[in-house]
Amino acid sequence: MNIAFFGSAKFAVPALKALAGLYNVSCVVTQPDKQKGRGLTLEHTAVKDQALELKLKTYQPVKINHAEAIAFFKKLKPDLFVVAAYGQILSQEVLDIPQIFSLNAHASLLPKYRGAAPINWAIINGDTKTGLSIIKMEKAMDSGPIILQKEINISQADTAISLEGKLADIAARLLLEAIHSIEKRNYILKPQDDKNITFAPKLKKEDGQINWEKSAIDIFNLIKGVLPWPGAFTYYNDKLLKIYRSQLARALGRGDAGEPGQIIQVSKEGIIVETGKDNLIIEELQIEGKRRMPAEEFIAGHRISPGDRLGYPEKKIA
RNA sequence: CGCGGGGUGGAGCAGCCUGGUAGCUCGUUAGGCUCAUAACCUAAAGGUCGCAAGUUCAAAUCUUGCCCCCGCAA
Repeated sequence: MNIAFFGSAKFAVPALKALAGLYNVSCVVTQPDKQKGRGLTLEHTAVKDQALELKLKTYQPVKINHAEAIAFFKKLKPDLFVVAAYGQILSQEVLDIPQIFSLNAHASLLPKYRGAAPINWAIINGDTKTGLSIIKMEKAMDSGPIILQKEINISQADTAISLEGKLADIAARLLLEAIHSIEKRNYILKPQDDKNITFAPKLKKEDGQINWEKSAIDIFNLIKGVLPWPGAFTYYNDKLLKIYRSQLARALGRGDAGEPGQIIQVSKEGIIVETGKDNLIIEELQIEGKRRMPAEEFIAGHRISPGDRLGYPEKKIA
């Protein structure tokens, strides 16, 4: 079985590793290296790192659907394309190249959460279960018939990072299972139920901004759901304040608690903030220019006290 | 050369502009208070102020070079 693997993000790494052990992965397709980070140094994707380690051939087209890339793939004469968190949408022409078809591992219970960020949105929305789907790819994004699907529970302690890790491992297992069944021509293509389609669009920076008018539980879920990027953020003294970990508090001192976004108590457990409904304890945070730290340490060095506000910066963009 | 913040006892910070015996909150240790405590009170220990060179009577503080950490942007 001659497989071309398409992936970029960390989510795809376990799958690549698993496939490379059993099949002939003739090419690993991943996003081009980009200037990233401080000083704009050139960095490549998690999948490329893994591919290099496995000594697999890599290919990094800027535009996957261009003639040049298509010619490249045709020469490979692949049996199967396997796509996971790749980052570009494959045209029908590309999808038709492999002898059999193209497979995709998607981190949701399709047709729910089609799109780029299914894991994040499942947590942001406070879902208690999600899953992984292996589908035969069709032109419309994440729309193809389902070959395998596995459901898992989301615990209250799960963040987008921990959940991604779990689902990435499941993706690797289910892909092997799916390919195995394809080899034996023993699989069923189950069309998605069009009535239940929802979407999980790629996160934007602003999706991480905390609206303190919302309920504590919503903010709690947001904080877990937008990791590792963009991260939940607010502003304190005109400085960007990222919140990495929080906990729900039972409502305290309801009467005079204050406005949403106002700090109502500072203690060892953390910074307790009023929200639209109930209170939230900030346990781990990071202020602009500083490293990430527990709230207790932050409190030790900053004069933060009840009544201070979190929210929007005073300064306006000119 | 993308923009910016920072490296000060174990942790987080102030002091630097306007050089002159190193401070705050917390932690640690000992003692006290208390039925009791992670609470409170008292005391103590603990610092080559990132590294190097320079200016100066004198440098955490001014100048130059280097190392390291972080935010934004992507």
